[in-house]
Amino acid sequence: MNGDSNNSLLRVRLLENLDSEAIASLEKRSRWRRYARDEQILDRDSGSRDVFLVVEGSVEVVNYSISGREVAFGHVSAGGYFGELSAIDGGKRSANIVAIESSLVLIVPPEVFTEILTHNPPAAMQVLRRLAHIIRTADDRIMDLSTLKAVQRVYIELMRLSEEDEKSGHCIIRPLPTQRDMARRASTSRETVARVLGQLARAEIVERKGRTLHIHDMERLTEMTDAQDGDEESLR
Amino acid sequence: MNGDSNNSLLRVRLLENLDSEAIASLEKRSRWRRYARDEQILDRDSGSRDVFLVVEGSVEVVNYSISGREVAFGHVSAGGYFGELSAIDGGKRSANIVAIESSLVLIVPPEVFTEILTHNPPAAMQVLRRLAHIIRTADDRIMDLSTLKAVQRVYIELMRLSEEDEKSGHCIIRPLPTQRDMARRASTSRETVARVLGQLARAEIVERKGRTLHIHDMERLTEMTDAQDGDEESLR
DNA sequence: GACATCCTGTGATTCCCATCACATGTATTT
DNA sequence: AAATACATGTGATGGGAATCACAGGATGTC
Repeated sequence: MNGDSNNSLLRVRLLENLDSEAIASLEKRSRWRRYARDEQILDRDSGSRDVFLVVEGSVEVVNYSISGREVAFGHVSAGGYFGELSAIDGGKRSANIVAIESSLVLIVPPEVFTEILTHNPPAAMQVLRRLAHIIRTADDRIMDLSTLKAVQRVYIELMRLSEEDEKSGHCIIRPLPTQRDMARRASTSRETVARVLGQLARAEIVERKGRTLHIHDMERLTEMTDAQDGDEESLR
Repeated sequence: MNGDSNNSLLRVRLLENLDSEAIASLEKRSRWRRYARDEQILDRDSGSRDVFLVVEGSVEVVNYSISGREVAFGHVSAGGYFGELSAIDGGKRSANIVAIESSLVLIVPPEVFTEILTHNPPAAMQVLRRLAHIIRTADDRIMDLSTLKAVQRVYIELMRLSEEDEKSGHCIIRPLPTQRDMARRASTSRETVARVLGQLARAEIVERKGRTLHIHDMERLTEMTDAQDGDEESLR
């Protein structure tokens, strides 16, 4: 497992500034583990403080309310890592982590992680930048939740998911997540997502073809997102 | 301004692990500035990257939606700092900062800040802990916004503001912020805050005496916060 | 290829709470 | 002390969207 995994560890962003010697030492003091699809990796409020480097696969960050409602916080794919918060401040885990496909992770003990941070300023800066990015995203989301209607949050989610298609040059979402997943991110109900999608399709702003959604009129979508409440967008 | 300010710089958490020599050098490369009450210190989306150390006074972090609605993100008082995000990742400012009282700040250029981080692992760890804390708070807030009703968010805000009174040993909020301020934090309307406060007072859970609010039945408040929707709390 | 499971579209209904609208109160200012 | 500017309490109203309820589609699995 060693030679090869060491190689793939190079691709983990946390370690991009470490020499292979440091990486080898890190690996020796950590342990490998594979998680199956849908397997829970971390429980909210649990006390462990390890940092998880995702070498293969990808995981989802989710939380549940007392009433059972799910809220999606993001996902981490190969090359990323999670679990830093507890390693940094010693607090409990702030979210649940679930593997969304079979995933291989390197579990790094907190002491090893903080040692890396204190001995490698570039690595520390890397983590700082990552946390800064998380904060910016979270703040934006708080703004959206505080000032936008559910429908507009779905628009935003669509824009967030969209990307340029290489060949056609048009905006698409592929693969289109399930409505349930989008609802989790936009903090609304699955039904609302369905209705929005239907409405946008009828207005020919988007078009669904199998598991990909084509966004024909991105501009219109943007307008509708920052439209004031009173704005009577004739969608019919 | 020097001898004394240097002294008060010691109280800024970012610098708690620096020797006085390093602090003196930092101060030399930074500049002091005083802001009046209600003066805007930073504009969202502006391009500066300085870090602001609050030595005296306190500031508020706030954002506005396109529709003009205000959302409060927190405040920073003497000993704290703000503006790190842009210094760390080079991005634009993520929020507006307003002095809520006359405040004295040391404005540290981004290069000086990052130099501190890279040369002083403890300082870097300090910032990491701070960012981790911000993320936890933000995530909690996203959960609240996604899963709770406006009324419950006001309860939470009250609990967040409350503290033990030294003498009586009871929970109080002093000084009680204006309803408008609480609404900004709970992301609801001022009227809703007023109604909640009235309702809680009638149920004798809280009592208002001038600018302090006494919370008589904190336990009840907690219950009501995680009560499922269907829960018919007889409040009359 | 049949069954179970999950996803999707759409109505009907209910209810939360933002908004509008005033009537007082309380501070600050001059 | 008058005046102006905010802060607070409460009713009435309307709209948004969560929830409930099904009827197909899709997919996967044995």
